[in-house]
Amino acid sequence: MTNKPEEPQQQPTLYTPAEVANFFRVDPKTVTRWARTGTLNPVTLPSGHRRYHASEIHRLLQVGNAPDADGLPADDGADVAAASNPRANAILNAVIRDYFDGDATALIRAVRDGLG
Amino acid sequence: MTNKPEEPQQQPTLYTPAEVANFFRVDPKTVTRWARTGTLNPVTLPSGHRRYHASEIHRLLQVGNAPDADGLPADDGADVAAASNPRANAILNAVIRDYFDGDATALIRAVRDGLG
DNA sequence: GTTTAGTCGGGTAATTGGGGTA
DNA sequence: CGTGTCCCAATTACCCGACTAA
Repeated sequence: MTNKPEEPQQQPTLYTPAEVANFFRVDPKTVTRWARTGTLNPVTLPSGHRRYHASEIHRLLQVGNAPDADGLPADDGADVAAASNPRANAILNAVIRDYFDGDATALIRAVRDGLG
Repeated sequence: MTNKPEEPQQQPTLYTPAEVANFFRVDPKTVTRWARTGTLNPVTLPSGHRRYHASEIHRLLQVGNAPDADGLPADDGADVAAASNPRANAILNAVIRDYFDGDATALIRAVRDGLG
């Protein structure tokens, strides 16, 4: 039995079509269509199945989420506070994930409205 | 499906335009106008279609003296905003106090810089 | 080798966005 | 000024059967 998924995630993370479809709230077929039309450049397995680069997915999610973004550093809200304090990263990331549906911009709005 | 790696299964829980329109009892076109005028800040798909953040929608429904739109998911795990969630608010305050010298604007800047 | 869920592939109906108008 | 409606073009969702991945 080799169904013991280890998780030393040091390789570039790859997403399955279902996972990508979940991120964008679309049908897995739509993700496949994006790959065939060149919108996405996934890794194609010898069988024809596809695996999508996490960095590419996160980059597309950001573009739609931050219209006022001048740059586009390929990264989601993971290490938002890493630049300031590495220890705050885990806490802040957990807050965003558990209380704001992973939407960092929602955290910004909440802090503004509720605390400042 | 035997087992799934303990990935950060953060589901941004996005809504389709039709779903949002149903929540507010308006025409889907109106939802689109809200997005174009800046009232809503949705995720834009590569095609131009939009998906709306559940947290943002729920927040507007609350603020605007929401009629309990039938079919509105009860928002089990993920909560809306710290302003309306004491637990998230407490965590946020702790993060701000311990990692940002009590300066909420520093947290805002950190999150914004991380986003791009 | 067997099972189970996922992902191909196409085809067709439904939804969406944009413009213009009531 | 905001909303609802009609148009069209483009995109997406759901249907099927067959194959692959774990």
